[in-house]
Amino acid sequence: MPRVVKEYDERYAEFLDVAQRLFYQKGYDQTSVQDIIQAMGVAKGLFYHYFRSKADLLDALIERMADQAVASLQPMVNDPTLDAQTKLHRFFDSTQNWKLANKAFMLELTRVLYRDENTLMRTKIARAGVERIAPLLADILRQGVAEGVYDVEHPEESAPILLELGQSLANAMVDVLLNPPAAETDLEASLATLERQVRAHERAMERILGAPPCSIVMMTTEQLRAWFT
Amino acid sequence: MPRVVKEYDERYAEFLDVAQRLFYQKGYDQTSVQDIIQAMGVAKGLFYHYFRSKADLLDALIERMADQAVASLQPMVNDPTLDAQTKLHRFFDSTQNWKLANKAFMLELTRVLYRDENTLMRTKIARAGVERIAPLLADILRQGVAEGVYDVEHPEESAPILLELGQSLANAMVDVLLNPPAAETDLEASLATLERQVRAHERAMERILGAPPCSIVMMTTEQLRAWFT
DNA sequence: TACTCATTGACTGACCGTCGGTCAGTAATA
DNA sequence: TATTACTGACCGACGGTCAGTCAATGAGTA
Repeated sequence: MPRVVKEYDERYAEFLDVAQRLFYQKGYDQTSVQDIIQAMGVAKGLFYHYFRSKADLLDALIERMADQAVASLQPMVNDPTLDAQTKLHRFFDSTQNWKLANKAFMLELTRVLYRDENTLMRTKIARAGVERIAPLLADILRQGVAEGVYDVEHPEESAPILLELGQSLANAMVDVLLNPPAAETDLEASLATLERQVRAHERAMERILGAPPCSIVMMTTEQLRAWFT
Repeated sequence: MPRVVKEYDERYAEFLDVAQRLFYQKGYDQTSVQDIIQAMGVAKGLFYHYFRSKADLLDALIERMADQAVASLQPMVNDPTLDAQTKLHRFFDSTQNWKLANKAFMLELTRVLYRDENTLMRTKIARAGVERIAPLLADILRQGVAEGVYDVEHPEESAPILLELGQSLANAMVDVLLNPPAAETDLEASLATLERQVRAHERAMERILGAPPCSIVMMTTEQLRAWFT
């Protein structure tokens, strides 16, 4: 194998890029170190020159993903011209619409991530998401309390609760999405159940925030049905 | 190796018993099929005569654990002499006290289960717990609505939300429990944060239930501090 | 300025132990 | 005799190790 020398940072990023692509395609467990170095055209030892273990690479990758997520939300949260309710609404709506716009990719990714063997990667992503995004959400909550539209005693501690509520709803969606009922009538029944779950989550969130009923829309009926067409 | 023939059910239960003991001691990934058959004094092939894979054994084991958990809660939930508030209080208090009574074992088990390599097992246990126990909790919620002490629009869909809220609090506890601050002052700070998290979860739960503030106690200050002495 | 030469660190690839899983065959039971 | 609980040698793949290669860098010297 020809020897190609690169700078540390460039090589490091290359490992993360290739690993991310392969992990998204095949999952963490199903991607061997052999697969990664083969895709890069380098030798095994080089991998362990940059990472102490395969798990170490996963941690580094998720750290980078979390950084990117925070960076994409930060401007909106800091925008002084928006009120808290608008920010919270965008919080849900923009990510929801982005996912729907990339529906095919998201479905494929979900199918991979929700396999048993990828539980570690899925859990790490979820946890990093909550940990890093909670402070941003807490800012929105505090703003809402100051504006008098929310009533939350512990914004800092309530933010992660709300985010986990959101992930709980996402999990319920994925359950149906990955095991779609065969018959038409069964699908309608599942959609009705899902709709009730969405509403239950919305009511829960409103009450935690001290916001009036039906003031929060995490997902519209149209957005929900759009996933199943 | 001497050949010992047993009946199917007996051997099957023996596999589950030995696997549970080893998984609790060393974790799922760190327990090899070799470890299990060695502890039983049987050959490799026998394992695959009873289970299609190692993952299959884990599923069977967790199924059995969930059955036992439901069976231990069922009588209390069905007791017609108890009101809903009493049932919900026992729901938390009895499990909390049982865990504290078996503190040493629970700490050891937690240290194992919360290792990265055991994420699959931990997640499966949590998920099976929510799925199987949610119907029981939903019964309590419906009873509470009938008694006029709770105000929940969707009891069936709210039950899993409350259970996940409980697990979210448990995770926060474990975070501190497994990474105890070195200095005395740091520990006090962590305990204060933890206390706020407990209160935030209690307030969230009360509001979801439509119950008055401070009517729910998931964990007393004494119970919380008891974990750190 | 041109030439050494030691040091650094990116890089190679053969090798290792362990793992989950297979399968052809054996012995006990009904 | 048919069934089935059971054995154990064997397999390929995996994560990880390590002794050694080689290109670039820069300080010391003529």
